[in-house]
Amino acid sequence: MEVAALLYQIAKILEIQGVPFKPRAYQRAALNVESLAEDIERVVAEDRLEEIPGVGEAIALKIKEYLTSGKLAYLEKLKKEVPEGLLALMAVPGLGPKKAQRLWKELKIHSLDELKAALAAHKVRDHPGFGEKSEADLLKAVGNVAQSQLRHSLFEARQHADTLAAHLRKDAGKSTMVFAGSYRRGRDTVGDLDLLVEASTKDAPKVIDAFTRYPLVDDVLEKGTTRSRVRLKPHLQVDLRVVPAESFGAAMLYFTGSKEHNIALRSLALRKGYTLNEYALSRKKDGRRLAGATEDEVYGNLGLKWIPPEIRENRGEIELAAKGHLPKLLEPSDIRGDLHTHTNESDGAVDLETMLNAAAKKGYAYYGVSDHSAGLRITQGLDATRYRRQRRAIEKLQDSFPKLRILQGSEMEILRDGRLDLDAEARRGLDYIVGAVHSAFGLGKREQTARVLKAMDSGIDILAHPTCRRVGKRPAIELDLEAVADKAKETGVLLEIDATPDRFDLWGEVVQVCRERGARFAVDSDAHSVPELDYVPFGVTQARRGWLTARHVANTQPLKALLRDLGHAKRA
DNA sequence: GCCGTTTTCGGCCCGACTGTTTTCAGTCG
Ligand SMILES: Nc1nc2c(ncn2[C@H]2C[C@H](O)[C@@H](COP(=O)(O)OP(=O)(O)OP(=O)(O)O)O2)c(=O)[nH]1
Ligand SMILES: [Mg+2]
Ligand SMILES: [Mg+2]
Ligand SMILES: [Zn+2]
Repeated sequence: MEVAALLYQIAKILEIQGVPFKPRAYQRAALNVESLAEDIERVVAEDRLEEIPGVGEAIALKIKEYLTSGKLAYLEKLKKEVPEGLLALMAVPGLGPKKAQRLWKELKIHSLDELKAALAAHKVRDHPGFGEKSEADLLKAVGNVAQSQLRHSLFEARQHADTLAAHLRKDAGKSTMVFAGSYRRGRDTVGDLDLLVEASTKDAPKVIDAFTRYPLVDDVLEKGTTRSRVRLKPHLQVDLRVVPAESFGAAMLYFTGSKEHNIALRSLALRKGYTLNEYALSRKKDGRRLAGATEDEVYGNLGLKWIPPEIRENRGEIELAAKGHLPKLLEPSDIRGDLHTHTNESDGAVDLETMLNAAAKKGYAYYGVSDHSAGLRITQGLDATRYRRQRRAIEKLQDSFPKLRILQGSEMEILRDGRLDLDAEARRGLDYIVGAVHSAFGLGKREQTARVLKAMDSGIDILAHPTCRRVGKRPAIELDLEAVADKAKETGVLLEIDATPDRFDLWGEVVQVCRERGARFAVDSDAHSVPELDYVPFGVTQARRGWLTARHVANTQPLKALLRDLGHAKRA
């Protein structure tokens, strides 16, 4: 287990046990260990553990114990105090640490099945502190535990967001609304939708009524005067918050999060003699309002530059914003071309010319077509002969696109043993090569990593969708990403941020790790049709979550500079 | 358990909603 995971586990157990303050201390240490650029072993060796924010004497000792012995007595002890069955109970929405523990101790309910049985026998209803409504709510919740924990793809969430917003505009006549939460922060998946609507206190009930009237609402979990929570038909939870205009900025901050970012901001406010909530930043001594209408104003009064939502995770962004040293994050307009696209030569929907017309409209300076190689049979991948034929077609088409340089690539199979699909001569005939794993996903970590590293040493230019995960469908392959990032730095192979929403591969968190190890990146659509070319900005969002600037991303460069990053096969 | 634009000890984010409660604890955001 990683050290960070170990610390998170301690935090969680202490939280369940109701221990005050320590959970936050472990949480903070875990977050900072997790976002450490260097190897923790090295930090230990150089006795610099306590330089990590949130790590003091006690946690440093525990990290050392774990790294030297592979075990941590403290965690072993804690784990014994919190059995698995209790954690299962707490996964039921509505059951927190207190109630779960009471069911466990007082009613001897030790599993979800036992909870179902106890509910059926009305034992819970008749227990002090519980009642009719608790029984009914738990009965509903206990059947949906797995679904309520599912995270949703960005696409699914976005469709619901759009139709819900349209409904509210019509039914409540409101126009200022923002989907906040993890959605606004650009996470690759979202646990729920968090919708913020601006309305006067007088109008708030109208908005909330319209919200709960939304036809897709399956269950109203909560309905008050400023807030409501519902569950939609395909088990997506939506949280609504309504605030007046003068608080909209403070509320955006609150509702966008992350929770850790919020807590850090509020702590900073306290240290400066202020207090921050979702209504305003105010002076502590006399309650005088300082800011609240806009985010910028709240950050400003805290002595901070405005922080982009994508990096609001309390991973050092607040300290940088205080010094005015935030990175200038990648923007969609920085992208000068797409390097991973398909046509109907392999598994794309339309021909190259159609794709090129769309790319030209985007104002791209270059466009890479990277149809699959023959090894991926189900896509009718190309062999050397067909790539040569495609090249001649490109040469003809190029005249019709004077401002758009067409590059011929190949999404080339990385075979099980790490060799590439086409021979060296065929590879030299291409402008660039996108290496990709589409087979033997089940290899163990050592073998899988060796396979990918070997390919990276064999003249590929971009490593496509490095982890091969499909959100909600297929887990990531077992890959030592740190080793891959180190290899990327050594060879100049670019790591891809594949912007297709069920891939997002790499995604923000791992982009961050790879960037810190010195890798560079390419943000590509992996489009198989014209509309999919529009995916690129989603990839940019993942890049921003990894703190990338334009200089980390090869396809922000003008053509000439880009070409120096491609063509490893020709130089080999 | 950590830490310092007031502190090396005293504080640690802050609020909405609900059920069961006779005054607020628990859960969630
Ligand atoms: N100050 C404060 N804000 C919180 C707390 N919990 C949640 N929030 C804020 C920040 C969150 O981003 C926002 C929405 O809460 P969610 O539970 O929906 O989390 P979020 O959207 O970040 O992640 P998700 O993908 O939904 O799991 O509410 C808290 O304990 N304190
Ligand atoms: Mg959320
Ligand atoms: Mg939420
Ligand atoms: Zn592809």
